[in-house]
Amino acid sequence: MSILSDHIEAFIKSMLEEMAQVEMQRGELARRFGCAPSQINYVLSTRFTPNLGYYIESKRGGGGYIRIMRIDMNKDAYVMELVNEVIAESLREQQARSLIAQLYEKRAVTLGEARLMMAAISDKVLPAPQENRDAVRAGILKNMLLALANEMSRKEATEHGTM
Amino acid sequence: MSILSDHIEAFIKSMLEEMAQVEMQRGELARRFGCAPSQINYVLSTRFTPNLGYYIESKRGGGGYIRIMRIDMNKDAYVMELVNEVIAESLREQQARSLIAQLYEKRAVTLGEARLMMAAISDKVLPAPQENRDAVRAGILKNMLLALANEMSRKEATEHGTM
DNA sequence: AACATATTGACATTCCCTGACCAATTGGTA
DNA sequence: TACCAATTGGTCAGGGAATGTCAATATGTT
Repeated sequence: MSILSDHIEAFIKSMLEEMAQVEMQRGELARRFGCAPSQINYVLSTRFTPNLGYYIESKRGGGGYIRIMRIDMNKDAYVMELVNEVIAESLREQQARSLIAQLYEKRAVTLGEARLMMAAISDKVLPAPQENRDAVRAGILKNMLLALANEMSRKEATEHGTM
Repeated sequence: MSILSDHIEAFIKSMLEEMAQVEMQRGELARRFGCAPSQINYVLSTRFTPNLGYYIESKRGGGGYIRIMRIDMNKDAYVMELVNEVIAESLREQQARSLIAQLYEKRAVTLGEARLMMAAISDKVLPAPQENRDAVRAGILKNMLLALANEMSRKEATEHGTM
């Protein structure tokens, strides 16, 4: 049930684990996955954005290429940049989830902490406008506790398990 | 007797007896039972609620899915009691804080996790009624990140330090 | 009858993927 | 130099595929 974009993303990230920088041709990658070249752009623009810690250069024409660079920062700096620069006044759930996943991949948070954060920002627990603060908070905390309990109940799973 | 919902419920629960986590597609399940897809949502929202010990995630679009997780009610009895009994529909900030503090003292959560929870439920980040969901979420996440950064920046402090 | 529960269907939202068209770079040729 | 053809990547609108929401309706219970 996994999706083409996930495969492409995983492929690129596996290369980025060995090198901090990967260079390739869009068409070549598209042929490897049997998809339209623009699909590559879609993956890059949704999963390898600057906000997520990647930097991309490219060149057209003969000998053209796409270069994907992983930006490594120390954890404190990364977190502070997220707080100060990346997270705007408004943040949609999917963006938030990607950010948290990145924090986890960079080992800036533990699995348990990432789960808590996911739980706290889920649309499920956020208020219809008229609800009062206390009700909202109860929902958030319940959701966080459940996320944590769920993690504990499968503690024997893979150490660096998926989220 | 209204059978359909009961059948769907039983079907899901039978799967959950073998795995602690089940992933499926809403439309597929609806076809299997010959009902409207939204019927699945009804069953999930009435019979697989957090209070009953279930945690649900989902994703839309191509490759979308619904993931239903069962929480081990025995192992996590304390957490479930909190969710079901202690935390009412409404919870004021001070009550929430002492609850989290207790979790930490019982070593049910790490210091980092407790900080995150405190951050998520703080009055500071909860909405004035008219703000929209995204803005609320941004505030929550920022606050959690700050709590985390603050914890990291004094990593050398006492192991079981004060909150 | 009145109330609670169940079910449907229309519509909204989100994510994925493609194809047509556009832009830039290179190399060749007059 | 001027121009053209070939070769790359970029962008965007649109359609398809999946879940979410909600009001209306049907069904069951007391």
